[in-house]
Parts: sequence; C-alpha cells; structure tokens
Amino acid sequence: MSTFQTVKGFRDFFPEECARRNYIFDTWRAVARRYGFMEYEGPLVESTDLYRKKSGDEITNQLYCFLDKAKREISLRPEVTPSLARMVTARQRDFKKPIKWFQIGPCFRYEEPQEGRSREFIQFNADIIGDSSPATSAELIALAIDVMREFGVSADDFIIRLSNREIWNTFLADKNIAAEHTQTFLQIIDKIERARPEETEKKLTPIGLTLAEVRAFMAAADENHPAFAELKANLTARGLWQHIRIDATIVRGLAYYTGTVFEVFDLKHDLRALAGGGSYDKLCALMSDGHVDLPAAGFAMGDVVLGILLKKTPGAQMKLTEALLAASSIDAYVVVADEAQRPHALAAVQSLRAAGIRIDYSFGSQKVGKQFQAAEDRKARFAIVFGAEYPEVVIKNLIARSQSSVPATNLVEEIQKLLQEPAIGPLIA
RNA sequence: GUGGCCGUAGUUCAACGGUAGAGCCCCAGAUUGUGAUUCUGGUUGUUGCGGGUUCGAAUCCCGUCGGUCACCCCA
Repeated sequence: MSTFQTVKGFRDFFPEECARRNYIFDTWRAVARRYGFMEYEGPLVESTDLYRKKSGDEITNQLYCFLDKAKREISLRPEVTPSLARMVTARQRDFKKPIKWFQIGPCFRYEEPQEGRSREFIQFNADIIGDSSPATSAELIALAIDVMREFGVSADDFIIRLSNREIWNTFLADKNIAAEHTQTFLQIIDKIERARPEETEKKLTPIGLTLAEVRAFMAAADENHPAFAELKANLTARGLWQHIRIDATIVRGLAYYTGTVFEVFDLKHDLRALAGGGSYDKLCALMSDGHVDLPAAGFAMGDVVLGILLKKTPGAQMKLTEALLAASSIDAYVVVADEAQRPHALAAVQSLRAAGIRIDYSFGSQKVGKQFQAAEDRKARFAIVFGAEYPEVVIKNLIARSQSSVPATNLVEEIQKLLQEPAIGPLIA
C-alpha cells in the first residue's frame, strides 16, 4: 500500500472515472455550443480580496486560501462568477452583447467532504451578460433542461424549481418590513423546508412576521403570478414549461441574485441540487466599482451530484455505458502470430494509426490465444493476424467471428471499409 | 470548525485478546495459429500511521491522517 493518500477532499481519476468525467464534459460542451455559447476559462487562483469583495469577509471560512511566497493572500477559486465578472468588465467593449459564455473547470471549497461534496469539484458554468430581459433566464433554463435531457435524464427524473426574488421584495414592501431585514428573511425562507416550524416562527417574530402569513403568500405564488408571465410564455413556446415547478422557497444562498432564481433537482433520489442559478444584475457594477454596469444571469452545474444521478437513472446509465465503451474500445488489434513478421506488423500498425484507426498490439512474443484474449479485453472490433502467409494478412471480425484474407498492401483501405459497416453482434446488444 | 461511525491483500470483505484468511482481479500452465467455460498452480499485507495497556493487540485505550454521516455552509 502506498504511503501517501490523496489530500483530504481530493479525488484520483483512474481511467474509468476519467472517461466518465470526459463524457460529462463532452455533453456539457456539445449542448452549450448548440445554444451558441462560447467557451472561456479563468485562472484557478485569484486574489482572496476578489471573493471578499463579492461575498464579504465571512466567506473566508469556506475559501481554500493561503499566503504565497510573497505573502499575497491567494484563494483557489470557489466559483468562477467573480473571475467572469472581472474578465468581462475589464474588456466589455470588445464583445457584442449579449455575451453568451460557458466554462468547464475545477473549483475548490474548504469544507468537510462527504458523498456528493468534495473539496475539488468540477463545474459547468453558463452565463449571459448584457441583457436583462426574461428571455435571458428562459435561454439559460432551456439550456439546463437540454443538458439534462442530453444525459438521458427525462422529465420523470428531474424538475426545475423556479422563483423570483422580486416577489419576496414585493411581499416585504407590502408588509412594511425594513430593507435591512431582507437578507435575514431570505435566509429563513431558504431553510423553511428543513427547519422545524416553531423554530422558523421564532426567527420570524423579531422581523415582525408570522409563519402563517408567509405560508399563505407562498401558496399564492403560483405559475400565474405576473413575475413569471414572460418566462412562462417563452418556455411554453419552446415546449419546456412542463419541466418547471414554481417554488417560492428557492432564493439561493448569498446576496447577489436579483430576480429570477432556479435550481435543478432530481425527483427520485433526494440528492443535493444538481444545478442552480439566476440573474445577478448588480454584480458587474459591484466588481468594477460602478465603472461597468451590465445585467447578467447564469447557472452552474457540478459534476459530483450529476455523476451520482447518472449512475442511478437507467436511461442515463445506458447512454453513459455506451459512451464509455466507445471511448475505451479500439478498432483493431494486431496479432503477431509469427515473430518473423513483427517488422511488417509494426509497419502496418503505424500505417493504420496514420489513417486515424485505433490500434493496439502486444509488445513482445505471446501466444496467439493470449493475443486474441487481449483483443477481446480491449473491445476491438477486428483482429489482424500477421503470420507465415504474409504478404497475405487475416482480418477477423471479432463480433461476427468470421474472417477473411487480404493482401497487406490493401490492409488500410480494407479496414477503413469494414469500419464503415454497422457493427452487429453481442457487443452492441 | 464541532460531534457519531468506519479504516485488514490490487479490490470486496472475514477473523473481534491467542500463528491474518476467502471470493474476485492479476500471472503461469492444461491449449506451440484463434477469444467462452472449466481445471491446476502461483504472487500479494510492517492490519492507514504513531504511541500506550497486556505474557500476547487487526481486536482494548490515546493521538493523528483519510473516508462517511449529521451540524455548518451550499457562491
């Protein structure tokens, strides 16, 4: 056993997990591009002050922060939105609005790790900057829905919980509650489902509210509330509204969200939220000391909880397995039946690879049976046998178990032709 | 940062104060030009690490490092 363990809260990616991670990346990237988003990336470390500016001093509890050799206060990024705001506000005149950007990369939070929450995790972020209309939120929600569908997660398996912070602002204004209580109040709403009713009541009393009137308001905030009208019309036109459930308890933790807020939840496994986001119209102004005032909205989806859901959802599991097989399999395995032919076999290996065909072979002399077993283990579609009959070589279809003989000079084009044919057999069943 | 539970071969687990074991995986052979199954043989550990109690510790105690759960937080 190795003397070393991974650092607390960090993960290894052995080939199988790495392939699963790449499948998730590929899917995120494909759907985001389909929606016209451009990929960007920021640094993994930023000045700790960048996060203090956005979220206040207490945020350092959850920051993975340290001093560098020049005593600078540095943090591993806990999210990318501050970096995005910094990048966009620095060069905002270079980009036509609305800016539609996405990013995939690791983030870090110094928390107690447990299943579904590690100190390093990977997030997919999609943001739209420079347009404050409900069409922006609709586009982001549609993207989130299509990402889930692309993974093979259906309407039976997930739901978008949608709300709008404005409805609570209106409620508080109607009740003549001072603005200074807004954040405290939203924190209470955020926990209202998990906390005991009498505790919630106790926390509401100093603000001047009762649980009964809050519950009554929540019950009345349905999909016909004017705050959702435009969003509903947009998503209904796209045929996506059935994925939405209005839920006034969704307020999203910290302060910067301004209007629409939403989270993606699974319906069957009681997992943590898969994704969350909303509009944050004041953040760019805050981060640029008022120099650049751009409305914005976005969401983030983590790889950890998503990975758990994909394993537990049959339809998604099937797509994942297919993708993993496609990523790990090779096209053909070259079998050296007669060591005297190895130079010819190596020449063929290189020619086949130059033609873009995925090839593997045994480094040293091995029994033919072992080599066929290796071909099977690598999920090869074909075995190419170099033996005494050279310059004829044998091509065996490992799925159909049939074989034929071709001249070595025609090998590359023959294999290319065979790979065009649909694979039929037990591997695909 | 606080508290509960857990840590044994590559892996999944057993042994629960008295000589550390099994399945799977891996390697070789049965089978010297064709994949399954089966059979035979083989490799593998300072029991996470450090200390203590004991004639004797994987086992009990303390510390520490990881994992997991709850709190916290969820940008």
